[in-house]
Amino acid sequence: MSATLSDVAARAGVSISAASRVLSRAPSTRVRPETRDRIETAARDLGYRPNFAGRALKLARSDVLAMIVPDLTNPLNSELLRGVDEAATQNDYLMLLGRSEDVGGAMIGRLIGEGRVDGILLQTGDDTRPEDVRELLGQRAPVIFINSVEAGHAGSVTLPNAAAAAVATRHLLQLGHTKIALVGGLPSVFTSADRESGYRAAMADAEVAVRGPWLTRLGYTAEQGRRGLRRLWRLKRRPTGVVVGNLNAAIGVLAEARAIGVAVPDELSVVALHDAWTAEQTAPALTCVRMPMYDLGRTGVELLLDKLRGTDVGNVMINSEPELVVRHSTAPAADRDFVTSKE
Amino acid sequence: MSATLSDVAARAGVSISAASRVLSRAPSTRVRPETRDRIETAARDLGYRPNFAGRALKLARSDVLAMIVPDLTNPLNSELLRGVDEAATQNDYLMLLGRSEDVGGAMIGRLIGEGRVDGILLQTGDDTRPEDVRELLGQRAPVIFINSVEAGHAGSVTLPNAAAAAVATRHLLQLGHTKIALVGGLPSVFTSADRESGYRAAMADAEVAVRGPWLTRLGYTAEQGRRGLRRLWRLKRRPTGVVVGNLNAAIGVLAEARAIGVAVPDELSVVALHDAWTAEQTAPALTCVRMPMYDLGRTGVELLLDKLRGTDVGNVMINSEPELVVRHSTAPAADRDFVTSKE
DNA sequence: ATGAAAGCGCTAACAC
DNA sequence: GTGTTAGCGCTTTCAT
Repeated sequence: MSATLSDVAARAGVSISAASRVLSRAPSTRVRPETRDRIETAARDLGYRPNFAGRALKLARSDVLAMIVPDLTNPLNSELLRGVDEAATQNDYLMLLGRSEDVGGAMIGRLIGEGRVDGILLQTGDDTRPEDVRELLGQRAPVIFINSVEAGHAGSVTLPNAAAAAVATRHLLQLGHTKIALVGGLPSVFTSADRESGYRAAMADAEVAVRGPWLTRLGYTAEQGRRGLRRLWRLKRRPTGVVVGNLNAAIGVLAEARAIGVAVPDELSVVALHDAWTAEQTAPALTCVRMPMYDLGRTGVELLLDKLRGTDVGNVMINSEPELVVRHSTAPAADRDFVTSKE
Repeated sequence: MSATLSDVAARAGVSISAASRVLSRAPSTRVRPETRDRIETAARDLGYRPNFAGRALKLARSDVLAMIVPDLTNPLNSELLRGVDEAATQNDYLMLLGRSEDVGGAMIGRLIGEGRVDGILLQTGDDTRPEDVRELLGQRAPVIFINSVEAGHAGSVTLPNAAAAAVATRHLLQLGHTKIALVGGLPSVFTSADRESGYRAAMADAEVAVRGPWLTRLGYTAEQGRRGLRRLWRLKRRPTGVVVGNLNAAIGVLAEARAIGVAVPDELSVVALHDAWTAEQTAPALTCVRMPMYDLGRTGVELLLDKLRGTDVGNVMINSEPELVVRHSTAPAADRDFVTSKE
C-alpha cells in the first residue's frame, strides 16, 4: 500500500486535517506558507496519492464517467472516445468504457448500483432494448444520450444528421445525378429518420423525385450495406448514385458492387456518412461526409457534468457543418453529357 | 443514495454484521435459515447494492482489472476485449479500458496510485516508451503483458506469432509461389521478430531462398502497409506473393496495389495475419490467418488473477493452431504452370 | 492557522 | 447463531 494521509502528516509534523486541506482542496485555504511547504514536500517524498476508496466513501462520488457504446472497436467511435476522454480528463474525471449490449445486464447495474460511476454517456445501438434503457434511467446516475434521444429525457447531444445527409445528397446532385438512392439504417434507430429527412430535403430542393424502392433501411453494418445494394440492383430502374448512411455499410456496398460487377464510380457513385481511416483504404477510396465526433464527445461530457452539478440541461445538436471529403467513389453522372457549373 | 447495509439490517431486525455475513460472504457462513431469509428479503425489498467504496476501503481492493491497448477502436482487438471482459466478469471483476499511449501519463498513474485497479493487462504499441513501461512495473499493481514481453518480467501471454506466419507462408508456397515477400512490423515491436522467424522457417523448410529486399519492417498500419508495397514494387525483382504481418497493413497493401496498378491475386497474392470483419470487405476479400485473440484475453485474465492471488505465473503462449481462412486475395503462382499436389 | 474528532459503508475479529 | 466493535483513508465541522 502506498503512503496515506497520516503518513504524510506524520512526516510533516502536522495533523491529518492540515495535510488534507493542503493536498486536496482549492489553494484558497489559508495556511502558513512554511507549513504548506512542509506538507507538500512530505507528500512528494512519500509519493503520496489519495486513496480513492476513502475519498469516494467520504464524498459519495467516484469521479468516474461511463461511456457506453454499441461497439467499442468500431473505428467510427475513435474520435468520439477521444473527445470524451479528453474532456473528462480535463475535468478530473476518469472515463470508463462499456458496451450498450450490456445495458440490461449485471455489469452496468453494478457500475451504477455500487456507486462506481457518477454519470453515464449512452449511445444506444441497434440491439439496445428500450426497456433496458428505461430501467437504466430509473437508477440514480444521470444519463446523457449520445446521438440518440429518449422521449421526455432531458440531456442529449446529437450529430447534424440531416445536414450531413443533405451534404452527401447535394454532392451527387451537383455531379449531375438524379437517380439517387439511400442505403439507410434501421427504422428503429434514431439517426435513420434524421438522415433520411436530410436526403429528402436535398432532393426536394433540387426538385428531383425520390422513388420509394430506392430507399433501403437495413442497417449500418457492412453486411447490411451489401444487402442494401443487392436489393437496389434487383430493381428494373437502378440508381446512378447512392448515399450510404454509415461508412461501414458503405464499405459493404463497395464490396458487394465489386462482387456483382458494378463499376464504382463509373456506373454508380457512392458517398458515405462518417469518415475514418478505413475510408481511405477501400477500392476506390470512399467519398465521405465527416461528422463532428470529437465535439460530440466533448459536448456530451460537458452536459453530463452540468447535470451532475444540478444545472438544467437540454438536448443539443452539434451545429458545426459536416464536411465533405471527396475521394474517388463519386463521379459525374454517366447518363448526362453535362454537369452543373459547381463541378 | 441507495440502501445501505444498516438499512437492510434494520428492516430485517438483525445486526449489521449479520446482514454483511449473509449478503457478502460465501454461503458457508452458518446462520439460521429464517434469519438468512429475513435478511435476503429485506435486501431485495430495498434494492440493496453493496457500496463499492466502503467495500474497497475495507478490503483494500477494487475488483477492477485494467486492459490497456494501443488502439481501442482497432477491430483486431474486438475478440481480445471480449475474452478479457468475459473472463473478468466470470470472476466478479470489472474490466476498465485504457490506451497504451497513456501509459506514461497521469491517467494510468491515477488508476494504480489511487487504488482504482487491482491489476493490469498491458498490450504495448509502437509508440509505447520502454521507460514508461518500467515505471508502470515499479508500481504496486501486478502487470501481465499481452502479446508482448518485458525482459525479466514474470507474466505474459503471447500469440503463436511464428506459427501463424508459417501458416501464411506455407499457403503461398503450396500455391506454387517462391518469390515471397514479408511486409512486417517495426523491429522494435515484440511480434515482428517472431513473425519474421516463422516466415523464415517456412521458407527454409521448403528450401526457398529469402531475399533481403523482400523484407520490409515498416509497421502495422494501413499507411505503413502501403509504403511496404511501394518499396517492394520499386525493386527490379518483384515478389509474386506477400505475407503481411497485420490485417490493417494488408488492407493498405491492397489499396496501394490498386493505386499503382498491381492485380491481386493475378499478379500478386496477399495473405494477412489476423482476421476481422474488415477482411471480408476488401477487394478482393483477404485471405487471412486467424489468431486466437479471444483465448489470449481469457488467458491473460487468468494469469493476472493468479498473480493477484500470489501464485507464481510464467510466460505462456497460446498454442492453438492459427487457422487459415482462404478468401480471394491469393491464387496459384502465375509464373509456374504447375502447382504442388496439395492444392 | 492548526488540531481533534466524527462518520461515510463495509468487513472481520471477538465476545456472548 | 448473532451482536459489538474497531478501523480501512479521507473530508469537514467545530474548537482552539
